[in-house]
Amino acid sequence: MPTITLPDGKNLNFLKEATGIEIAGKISKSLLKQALIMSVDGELKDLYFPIKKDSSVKIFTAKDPEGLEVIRHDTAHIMAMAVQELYPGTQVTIGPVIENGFYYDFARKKPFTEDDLKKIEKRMSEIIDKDVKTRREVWKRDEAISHFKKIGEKYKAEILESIPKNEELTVYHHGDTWHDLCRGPHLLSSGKIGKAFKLTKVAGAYWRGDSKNEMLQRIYGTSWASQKDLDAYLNRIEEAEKRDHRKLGKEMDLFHFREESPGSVFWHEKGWALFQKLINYMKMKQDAAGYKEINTPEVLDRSLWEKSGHWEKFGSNMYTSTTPDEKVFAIKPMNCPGCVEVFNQGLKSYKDLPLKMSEFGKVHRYEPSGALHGLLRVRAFTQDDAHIFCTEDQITKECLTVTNLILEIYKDLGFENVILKYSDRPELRVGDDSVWNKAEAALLEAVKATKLEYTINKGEGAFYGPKIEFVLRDAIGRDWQCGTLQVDFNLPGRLGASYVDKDGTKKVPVMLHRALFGSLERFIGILIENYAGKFPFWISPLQTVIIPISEDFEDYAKKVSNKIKEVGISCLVDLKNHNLNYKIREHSLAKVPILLICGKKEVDSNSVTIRRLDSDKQENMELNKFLKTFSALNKVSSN
RNA sequence: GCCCUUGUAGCUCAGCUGGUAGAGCAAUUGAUUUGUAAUCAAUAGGUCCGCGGUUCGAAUCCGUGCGGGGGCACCA
Repeated sequence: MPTITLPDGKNLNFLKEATGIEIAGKISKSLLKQALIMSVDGELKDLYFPIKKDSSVKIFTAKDPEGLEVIRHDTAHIMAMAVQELYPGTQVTIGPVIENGFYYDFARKKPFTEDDLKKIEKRMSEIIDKDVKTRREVWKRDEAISHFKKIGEKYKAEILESIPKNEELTVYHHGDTWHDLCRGPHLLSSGKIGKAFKLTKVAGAYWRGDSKNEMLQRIYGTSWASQKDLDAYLNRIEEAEKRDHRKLGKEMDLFHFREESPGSVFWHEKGWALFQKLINYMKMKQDAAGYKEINTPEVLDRSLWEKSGHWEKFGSNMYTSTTPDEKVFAIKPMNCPGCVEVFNQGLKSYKDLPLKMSEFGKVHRYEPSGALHGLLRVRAFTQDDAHIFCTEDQITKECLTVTNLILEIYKDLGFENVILKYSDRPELRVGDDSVWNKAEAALLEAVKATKLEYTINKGEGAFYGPKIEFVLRDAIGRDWQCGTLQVDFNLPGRLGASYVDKDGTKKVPVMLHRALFGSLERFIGILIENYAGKFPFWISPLQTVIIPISEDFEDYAKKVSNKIKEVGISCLVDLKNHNLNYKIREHSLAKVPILLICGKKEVDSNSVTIRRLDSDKQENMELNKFLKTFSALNKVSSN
């Protein structure tokens, strides 16, 4: 006689046992129709699961995240079923739900093509129309293994062998012809999935995510509660594509890439202007925060990299060069060793600490070709790097100071949402465990002191120390990893850095590595996507364009332009033989924030007529007032 | 690096089953002198990514290399 407690506190009584179907039916007809899955005392179960004891039960529909997740999971199963029907001999492996959809990895000699996706979609649709029933079975381990081996599913058998012995093994049947080893739960029948799904892409993926293993064929799909949701999702993707920095970079004439140097940026005038603005801004912030800017060589002798440990731990990513006299140099992949060499010049006292040295260093890393991605992943980039030499006691405070600076600059650039990722010791590392213990504890303390949301990433630290990464969330909710702060107890010692302490003895300083934008290249890519190319006035690479109404007003336009440039605002006079409408369209598409129209009216009143990007309002302003207003706006973070 | 996919004018793209290339925009020139998102006309512009092969003949088919895109792995 189980009593079922519903979320609203109501109780339902059943004679023998209750299923979700019966419970939903007692609540309402419409719920029975919409019910997809239920939770019994917090645990998700199939709707036909018999409840024998008193429990609290919640029924989920497609409106709940739980319901949507099951829809996606079932879509993945039906896809696998369709694939195995269409392509006999294909083995199934795993098929999880992911953000916005699902994938399923298959083992098949002949890879799937985009055309196959349409055929698979069609077959899925047919299976959904047939509304085949789902059935759950509990299997014995040995039977399951030998069964899957027998039917040629060697990956499933391998998965089975890795499942802990005490775990119950379940197999789900969809109709009479197809089944899969699966934890479940699942929908009652394939018809419950609906038709709001789409297979989106094919890709290779390594078995168990390990590049030493064979490559499987992965099919990605997305699945939603309604066609409307699916359309909205596809629309969101399209909107994100419009912001693609590679596309906008080309359209806005900011930079380009070419075959001769994959992964290295050719900056055009406007892109470089943007780059310089960010650097100047950062210099201003760092000067105020007590950093000393230095610069070190890009090419350094192999012996230094051997001493620093980079040669051994990072060598496969380094560009090297052999000179005509057979000396081996490496192009720096990091700025730190050079910075330590600067620290080592002259005797340092404890009074000099913490010593903050910044460097806008250009580094080169030979990234795998498949990793390259526009400005976001390049082989040559400029770091807004700095190294802070300090004592162990100063670590936590310095980490906090760095964090505050980071949050300030992110805010100035329009990013308010920041989360932290803390990473501890990796397998491949230098230094004793006792040293790592100290470094990790100090950094974690700083993380906690920020009071920001953070995640812990086991084993993902740098080879020389633990690190924090700063992740910012952009205008359309995507996360980007930018800044980093790393504690290093190793490098200063390796490169012989020391300071004289109060008691007159020499001690090895601790070194903090930090970069706030991370890579200027990458950060600009993120800025472009965040603003969809429509930068705030102060960082816009071309801030104003003057459009004279006709040739008669060229002189006035040039005069205005000179005055604008004098106050440090970039300005272009468009003297081309095109009409006003044409020029407004062209410069609006180029995302110039301010267009200034000059004709008879403006000459007579010594003024300009302003047209702001994305507004068709006309705003007349006396020239001197314009200069005053906009040079104020041109100051950092005034927008 | 691995799997799939892709590479035609400055840009966006067309070119069916092989017969040495086309459009729009941009550019140049001329006309027009324009008051808030494309004025008209003419002209010029291409080793069809590179290298091999098949063929009487290759942008098109095959092989290979390089680059781009989507994933996987990598991201110290």
